[in-house]
Amino acid sequence: MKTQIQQLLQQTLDVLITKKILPEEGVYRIQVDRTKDKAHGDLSTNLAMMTCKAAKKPPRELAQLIIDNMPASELVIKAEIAGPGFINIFLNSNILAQQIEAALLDERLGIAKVQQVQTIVVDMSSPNLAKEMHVGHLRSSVIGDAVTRSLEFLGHKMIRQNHVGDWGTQFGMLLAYMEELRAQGKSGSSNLADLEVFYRAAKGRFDESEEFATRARNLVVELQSGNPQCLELWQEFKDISIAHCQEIYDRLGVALTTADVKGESAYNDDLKQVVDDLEACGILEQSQDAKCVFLDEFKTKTGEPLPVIIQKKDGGFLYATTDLAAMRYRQNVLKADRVLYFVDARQALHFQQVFMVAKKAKFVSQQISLEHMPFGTVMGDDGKPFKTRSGNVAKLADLLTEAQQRALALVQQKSPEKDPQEMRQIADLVGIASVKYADLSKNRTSNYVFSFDQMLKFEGNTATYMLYAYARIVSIFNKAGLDMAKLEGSVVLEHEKELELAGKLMQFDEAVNAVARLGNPHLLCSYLFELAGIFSSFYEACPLIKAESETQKQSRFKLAALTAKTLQQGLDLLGIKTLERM
RNA sequence: GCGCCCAUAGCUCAAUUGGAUAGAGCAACGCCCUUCUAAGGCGUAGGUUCCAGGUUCGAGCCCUGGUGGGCGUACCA
Repeated sequence: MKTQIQQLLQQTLDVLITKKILPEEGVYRIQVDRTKDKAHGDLSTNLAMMTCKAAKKPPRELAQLIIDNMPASELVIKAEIAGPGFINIFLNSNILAQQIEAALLDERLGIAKVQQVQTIVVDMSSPNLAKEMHVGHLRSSVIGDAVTRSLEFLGHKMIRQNHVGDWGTQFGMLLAYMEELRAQGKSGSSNLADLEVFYRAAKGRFDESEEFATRARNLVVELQSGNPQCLELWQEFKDISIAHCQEIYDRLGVALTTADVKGESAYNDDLKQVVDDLEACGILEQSQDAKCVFLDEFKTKTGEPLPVIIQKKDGGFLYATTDLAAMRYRQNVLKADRVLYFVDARQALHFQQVFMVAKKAKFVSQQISLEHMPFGTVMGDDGKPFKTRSGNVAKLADLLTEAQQRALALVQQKSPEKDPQEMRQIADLVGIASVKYADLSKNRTSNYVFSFDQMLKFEGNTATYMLYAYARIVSIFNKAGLDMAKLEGSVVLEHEKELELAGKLMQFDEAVNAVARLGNPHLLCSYLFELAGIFSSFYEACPLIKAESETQKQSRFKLAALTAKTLQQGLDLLGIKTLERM
């Protein structure tokens, strides 16, 4: 709808240019907004105010010219001038009804695929394999997943890359500790069951013993230079850790598989080459015994240089090196047009730097779009980064379990008549959905407070509310004995609430496109929440089963059907499953 | 020191990236279940958008200067 009106306005501009009312050389951006107030019509444009300077006419006068020269269209019932020069557009509700029908018949609910398919690489989740996944990995996984699903739905070719940390100093630590245990005659593998405990024990040894620390560092060198024994042990760690991660992804419903794992170690063979190539193009400098790139853009005001360290003085490589190698791989092998990095906002400077280095060194083309999609920190009630009561970093697995347990308690309280197995099923889904939705519904870039009480609320912009809205519609269909796929008659929009619901339904594609463009799933959450709210309000005001006539009944059920499908599709894009009953 | 981000109702968050009267949900108060799932709906109240200037038809959003907080800033990622 919006894009069609935009096209209409573009045609109008062309007419005005031909009539020399507007100068030809101007660049005109056509902005069409949803109105907040019904009295302002359905859509409004500020076109007259934006172009009045170029036209050298008062905005209201120009607005009248725009209206007069607008080609006739069945979409528009009337257009009127308001305020300082807004043009308010009132849409034809018959067209709206037709669009509802069309969307209902379409698997994609009327959302078009993009004309220009891009190959988009998504760097997401990327946990450190030496530890268990914790709350910090939630956002990257969940937000990355939702944005990827949305882009995929729009027809882009998506390649997920789980850039796991599997090559750093921590692994030397683990290897050294494992060796120590084996030397003491203790079997190593049984101690791997709880990776977190193992990691903490190893870290403890690392911190308390200089001798141990040295051994750990040496083992990293051994590992990286290909010592078979080290490699074997390392592989063992990795396999266990990846299996842990996969369990979490499966529980979360995040569409990542072991095939998407492309860890830091995968770029090992190219790291030396990265250094050599930077050297060859003359931007690598020796500074304090390390090899660095200095970028003019990142000099401090006082002129102090800010380095991007590529190789440490001991010869070791850093994550900047690995990221550069990964960028080349993503462009040259994966053929990426865009690369999206769902990584903590605290790494913003790092990404600015490596993106620039990559372009300066011509590792990647100027066209490729490298985008850091930063997200804020998950906070506790105290306003500090989220920790458990004991002060440890919260393990993601435990968090999910707690959410499911709390959800179970609520289900038992709310619908005690259900059998225990169904309760469990509902609770498991609601628990996971609540955690994910709480994360997705907040603005990506800001920090947010993690609160079970908040996310498991039935009221407000929560997963439960959304799931309930869907389940309720399904239930109405069951009660009425109607099939969503077999509705007769045509949609007629009469009641104010019917019009409102229909209008909202047709905004689904704007929401999905906004998520894809900006990488902000909360825009889709807000949309679905508003949709569910409007539906509830419609449901209250417009009887479905007890409609006045059969035609009205069919029409209203069609609206309900499209609402259910939209909720389901929307939640699916967010990576959240729906329930038929709750 | 320098850089980046943030500050919106008592609380948790929005505001279509410069649009019209700043919106939701909690919490508070008042209604609506013998009638389609009340995990719902309707309504009331709640604001100097941290402060001070500036840009323009129009600023929560952009610019300048403050205040308060978070983060980053040479060999972790």
